[in-house]
Order: sequence, then structure tokens, then C-alpha cells
Amino acid sequence: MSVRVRYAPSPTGFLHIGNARTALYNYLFAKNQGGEFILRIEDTDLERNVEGGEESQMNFLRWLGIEWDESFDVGGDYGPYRQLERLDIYKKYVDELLEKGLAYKCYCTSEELEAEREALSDNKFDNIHYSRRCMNATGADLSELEARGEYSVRMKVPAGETYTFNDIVRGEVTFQSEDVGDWVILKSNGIPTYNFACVIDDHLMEISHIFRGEEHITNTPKQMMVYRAFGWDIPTFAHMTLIVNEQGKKLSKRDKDTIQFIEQYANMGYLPEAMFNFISLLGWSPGIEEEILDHDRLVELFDVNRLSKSPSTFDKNKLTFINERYIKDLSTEELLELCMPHLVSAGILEGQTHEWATELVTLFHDRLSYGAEIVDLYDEFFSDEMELGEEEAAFIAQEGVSDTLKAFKDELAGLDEFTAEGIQASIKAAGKKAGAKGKMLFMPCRIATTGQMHGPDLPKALALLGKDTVVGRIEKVI
RNA sequence: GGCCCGUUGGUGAAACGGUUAACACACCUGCCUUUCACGCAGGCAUUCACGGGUUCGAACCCCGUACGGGUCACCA
Repeated sequence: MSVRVRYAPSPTGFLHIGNARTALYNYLFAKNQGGEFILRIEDTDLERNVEGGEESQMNFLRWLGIEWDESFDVGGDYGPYRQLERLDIYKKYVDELLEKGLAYKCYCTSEELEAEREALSDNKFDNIHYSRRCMNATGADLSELEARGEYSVRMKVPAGETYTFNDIVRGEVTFQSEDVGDWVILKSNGIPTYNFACVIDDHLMEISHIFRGEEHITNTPKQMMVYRAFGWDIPTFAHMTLIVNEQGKKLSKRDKDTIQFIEQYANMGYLPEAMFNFISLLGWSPGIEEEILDHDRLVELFDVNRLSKSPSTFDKNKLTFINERYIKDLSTEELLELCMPHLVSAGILEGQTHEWATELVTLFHDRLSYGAEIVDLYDEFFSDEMELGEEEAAFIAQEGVSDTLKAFKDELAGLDEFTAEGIQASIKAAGKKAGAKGKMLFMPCRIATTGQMHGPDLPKALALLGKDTVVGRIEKVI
């Protein structure tokens, strides 16, 4: 049997880390197995669909490097690929269930259902808060209900059924039908619910494996009863662990501490290859020592037996590390391209040459974590007010340091051309003149000109900073 | 509350009953470069939530406890 998997987002929001992980694992599995990866849009929630949601999902999937084999934009033999375009298909299957007596019409209003839930939830030993009133109604009672006209269709959950499936991640998982209430398959607006449409589509599109988030695990018995009602084969499920934040809570879209949308990372100057790599590690491990793995390598290594069982924590540190690694591999031109939009919007490039910009990004190449950070690094380095920290001030206060600085300043002031080579020579000459060397020579020069004990290559940095600024800073410190 | 699930170092995360519990990040040390960083070489868990059990042998199997999470919608 050929492998066919799908990523089925609802256009209710932009591409989120969790969505991306789901898409990525389905994709990696398909590519690893030589199967097809399908993109289907689950747009059955009219209220929550947002403008641009679908587009964002697709744009940023592509940005990450995830391409699909079938969907409404690239074609395929199993369309339509948007659920709202498949309403007549669902209708047919709902009618079939109704005819077979496996589903029934429910006329209850949402207020009635709510009140019912309220009342029934007092029973602590029951998790079904639904009375089956419409299923059991007869005679005058039934006529009265039917007179309301508007109805939804509910699945008649069979009694005494056991739903067991062998989950790739969790192993054997079992649910009892007693724990599932009669759920709605067709909403009163004529649109099917997720759990129903999903099954019809997965079957019709011949989906073989379903990788999805753990929050769907309790949906599985519901979906299984639909497969059974029609006598269809059930695909293989893999419920991936939740991605949690540093507090151990499920990554919620309302979570302020963690940046969760792929678009935001793209805008901040994270590299798609790095994001692809990082996300692949969220709930899966490659089984080898390296963690920096490119697209082809991940496709090659992806093995469902290595999917993690415990929740994976979104480790911001790790993301930074991985992105830094990919940035290090960039050429100067690529690095400049990555930083350019941020430099431009911060106004840093005004009146500067292309060479200057190139030297600037090269200077920070090794310590840049993401594109936009170039602005922070620049600001920190070039800002007018330079304040010394405690440690720096203490270093400067040491015996003999001011002589070194004076000598350094004089050397610099006498420089015709303010180049890295000239500055390098000035440091050397100042050291000789003041009798300072090693750390006692370099540190004062660094601190007096940059305000910090750490930083990029000093001569190059100072050349970029410019003579006036550098000399001015030294004078101020002296 | 019912039903599902998880619990390994400061952090992320391996190990699928059998040596001193991988690896990575962070941190520390050394080397290197007359500074810093980068890079390289090392160091860092009296131990796998807790209590029982099974076994010659358990982080890995079973039972219980605690803690954490998911889910119980005409949302997906």
C-alpha cells in the first residue's frame, strides 16, 4: 500500500510552530517512504476562518521548504481540496448514516444543550453530558421537535463498543463507547463537523497515515466509529506529543512569552533551513549524534520509531544555537541579504556605502543569532552614550591604564588613514610607549572605545566606528 | 470529576532488561590568537519523581502514590 499523508490546516490562523511541526512530520514521513504529501484545507468553521489564513499557511510552509504533491493549487486526482467545496459529498454520507439508523436528527437549541450539560455535569462519575432527548422522542413530543425545522445530525454512538488502535507513538490505546457522547456530525448550517469531514476526506483521499497532535487522541474513537459505520479501513495514527513552553504548558496562541508564528521568525531574520531543522527536533530525535541536519539528511533519517512519547519543550536556546550555526555557513553576500532589510528599516545604512555595510555584517558574522539582531549589535556598539559596567570600570581604574590610553589616543590621532591595519599598529605602538602588553594593553583599548570587555575584532570594529568617535570616546574615558 | 497520557543533569534530549546513564545547549577549565570572540581539547548527574513487586540483573516490565499535561463544543 502506498503512503499518502496529509497536512490539513484550518485557515483560522497563521502558520504556527505546532502546525509547522505537524506538516513537517507528515512531509518527512512521505518523502522518506516515497509517498505523497497532500495539503487539504479544513475550512468548515465559518466563524473562525480568517482572511489571509490559508495564504499564510501555504506561504510559510513553502518558505520552510515544505512542498506538497497535491492540493487545489497544484492539482491532484482527489479534489476538491477545500472542505467547503465538498459539501455535497458529506451530505451523501450523512444521509446514508441517517437511513441506516446510525445517526439521527437533533432539534435541540444551543441554550437547551447548555442547560442540559450544566445539569448533567453534576454527576461526577459520568463524562457524557447529553440526554439523547431527540433520539428517544416519540409521538407528540417528536412532532413538536420536528416542527422546529432546524436540526443538526448526531452520530448514534453504539453501546458496548471498544475502540482500540495501535498508535505509532503511544502503542495500543483503547477507548470505550460509553465514554463518548452522541456527537454532532452535521451542524445545523449544513456543514459537517471536523471529526466527520476529516474521516470522509481521509478515506476518499486514500490517506494511509495520520500524524497529528496529541490533542486529537480523544477524537480518534469518534473517527473510528465513522470508519466502522461505513466499513472502511482505518489508517495508521501517530499522535505526536504536545509542544510545551518553558512552564510546561501547551503552547497556546495566547502565550506571550514564546514567539509562535513562523512568519514572525521569518521577519526576524531566522533562516528557513534552521527553522526546518529546529522544528524537526520537536518531538523526534535523529538517533545519531549530530543535530545540525539539512533537508535531505532529515528525509533520509526520519524514522517514526524515534518519535518521542513525552512532551517536547520549545527550547529557545536551542533555536538560537541552530540558527547561529546556519548563519555561520552563510557567504558574505547571503549574510548581507539577510541583514539588509533590518539595517534599512533601522536607518543605519543612510549615507553609507555598500562596502561599509559589508564590513559591518562581516564584523558581526560570528556572533549574529538572527538577522534583526544586527540592529541591536550595531546600536550597542555605535550608540552615542557609552556607559561602563562595573567590571569594565574597575578594569579601567587600574594603575597605569590611563597612560596606555593617552598613548593610544595620540597614536590614533596621528593616523592619516583610519584603517584596521593602522589601528592595529597604533595599539602596538601605544603598548610599547606605555610599557603595557597582553591583556593590560588590549583590554583598556577595547573598553575605552567600545565600553565592553567582549566584542568583535577590535581594529576592524574601530575602523568602522570612525576616527572622531573613537578618539572622542577615549578622551571621555580618560 | 470521567477518559487518555507523561515524569531521565541547570536546559533540551538518548537509551527500547545487562559495561563507568549517549549527545547537544548553557556553564567552568586549558590551548590558540599579544585582548575578547571563534575554533580545538577537557570538566560537570554518589543516578533516571516516590513506594512496593517481577527478575540472576530495571531508567527501561507490573501495581500503587505524588506531580504535570491533554480531552470531555453545532472549534478544528
